Amino acid sequence: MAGPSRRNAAITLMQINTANRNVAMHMRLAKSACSECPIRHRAVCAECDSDELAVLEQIKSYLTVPKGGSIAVAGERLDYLSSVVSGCASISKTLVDGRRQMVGLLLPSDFIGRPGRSTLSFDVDAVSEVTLCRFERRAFEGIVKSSPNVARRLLTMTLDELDIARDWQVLLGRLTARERVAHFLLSLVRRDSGEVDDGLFVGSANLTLPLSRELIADYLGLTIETTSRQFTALRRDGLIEIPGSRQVFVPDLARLSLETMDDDGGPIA
Amino acid sequence: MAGPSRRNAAITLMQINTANRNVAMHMRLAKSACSECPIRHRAVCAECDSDELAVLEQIKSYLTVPKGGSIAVAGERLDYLSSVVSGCASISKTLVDGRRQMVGLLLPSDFIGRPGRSTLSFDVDAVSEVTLCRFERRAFEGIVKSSPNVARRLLTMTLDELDIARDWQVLLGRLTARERVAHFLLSLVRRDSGEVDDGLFVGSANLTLPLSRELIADYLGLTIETTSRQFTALRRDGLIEIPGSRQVFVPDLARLSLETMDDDGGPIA
DNA sequence: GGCCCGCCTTGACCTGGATCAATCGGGTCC
DNA sequence: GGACCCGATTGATCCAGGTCAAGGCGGGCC
Repeated sequence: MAGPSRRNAAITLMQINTANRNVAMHMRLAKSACSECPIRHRAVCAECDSDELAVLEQIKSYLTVPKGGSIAVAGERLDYLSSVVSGCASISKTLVDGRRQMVGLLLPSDFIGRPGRSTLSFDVDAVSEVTLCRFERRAFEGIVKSSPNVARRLLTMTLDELDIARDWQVLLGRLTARERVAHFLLSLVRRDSGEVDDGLFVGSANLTLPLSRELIADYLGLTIETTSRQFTALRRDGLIEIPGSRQVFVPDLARLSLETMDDDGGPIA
Repeated sequence: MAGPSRRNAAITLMQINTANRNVAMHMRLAKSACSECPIRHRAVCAECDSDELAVLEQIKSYLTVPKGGSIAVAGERLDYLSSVVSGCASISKTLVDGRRQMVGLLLPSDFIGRPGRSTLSFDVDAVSEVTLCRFERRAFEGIVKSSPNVARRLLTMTLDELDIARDWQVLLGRLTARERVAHFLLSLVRRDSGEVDDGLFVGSANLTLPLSRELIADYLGLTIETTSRQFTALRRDGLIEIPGSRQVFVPDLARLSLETMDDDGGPIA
């Protein structure tokens, strides 16, 4: 690398400010029943019994954040903890000179916030329109105390996130640009396909990318240009097809997974 | 970067095998009372009342792993969870071609293992001689269920580790070699000094590095050579003195912290 | 239709850090 | 004391990915 990117600091900051202003545009939605909730069995409430669920139901509220809007700002007070019900959000840090690194990608059922602390150390932004199921922090902390099923689920989810963050560290520290892009595409495949049978990449897959090239670059610790060139290179080598800039077809997942040096789901097992 | 390092794959693997053999050299130590334990108020047991502590005391055992020894191997069964009582251990992943990335550095009071799962996805190795306070997994999982103070403490510690991992992602994804080394030194200062008053780097500090240049390189996602050159460059610029290869004196912490682009504890706040 | 505006792609060139290869100490063993 | 070893340093060179700078392309708007 020829020094991490410092370009577009002004543009970057402008985008962030725009995002902050969008906070005012949040819309309130009517509650819907937990029993109907699409993330009922994967979110922080997954292991709740009906009593516990009733308590959560009482304190929850919904919030929709528009695409590009800010969900939380590093260092600022955050009085709600929430689950992503739909949409996609990013966790990232922007350095003072504009360099940015994404450190988390939040999809439906992922949890935002840190019980026991009122600030986060990272920015959380809506990549697409995001609907949140929110809990006022104090109330939620009480529930964590009284409901072991919520506490246990939260611990499991946090441990999973820690594993993801550490795999991501390996990607950022040691993989080449091509390996990073291949790994990114396969991680999307894994998430799409129920994220259970990881390690088995067989057949083909059609992907809709949730991120722009710029955000993919932020995710992978690369520049937009390098990211774009790697997509082109993978296409030229017949590993992927790109019918649209947000569409990727992988004709042979096993062959693509070889590009990550992995023999069972990534060099990053 | 000119492509992540792929050198020394054979040597690396040999070292790992040597480490594995060391498992057989583990020594058993007599128990000592929890009330006398140096990590009593920082480890997973920190919030236990005397009843809970008594239960833990009953199932705990000590284990000393020699320097270079293996504490856990990625993917292999691990039937004990443990706290580091003394010494220093690393969490890392080695790719099939020998590239290695450290993703965690364990110091006294840090916890090893994942309740609810019998394997880890990373290797854990003793950087120096390490003494562990171990709990058989099944028994410990029972305690987590019955003792909310242990469960809560475990959640807090895991959330802290997640923040550390994400800051580390920013370092690996976006900082220059010089910034990485400066950041590494300052993170050691912070850990040494009670790790409370972070953000305030004033005065000078004398450091004993817990890691060799090779392991520092694994930590920072660099090669040994680049790491060594950055130490030399910081010395040449008067930011540090190097009385011995494991000794670093920082005459002006504030000045060194400017090298990380940070104005209150790192660009990585 | 034609213009504009955001993305995305592509090309030419540069450079930070990797690679390859000595060399330098300090420690240990005979 | 000398030979050896192993980690650390330093030098010379290379190259992956960053930087700078044009285009290309699809979608919305008049």
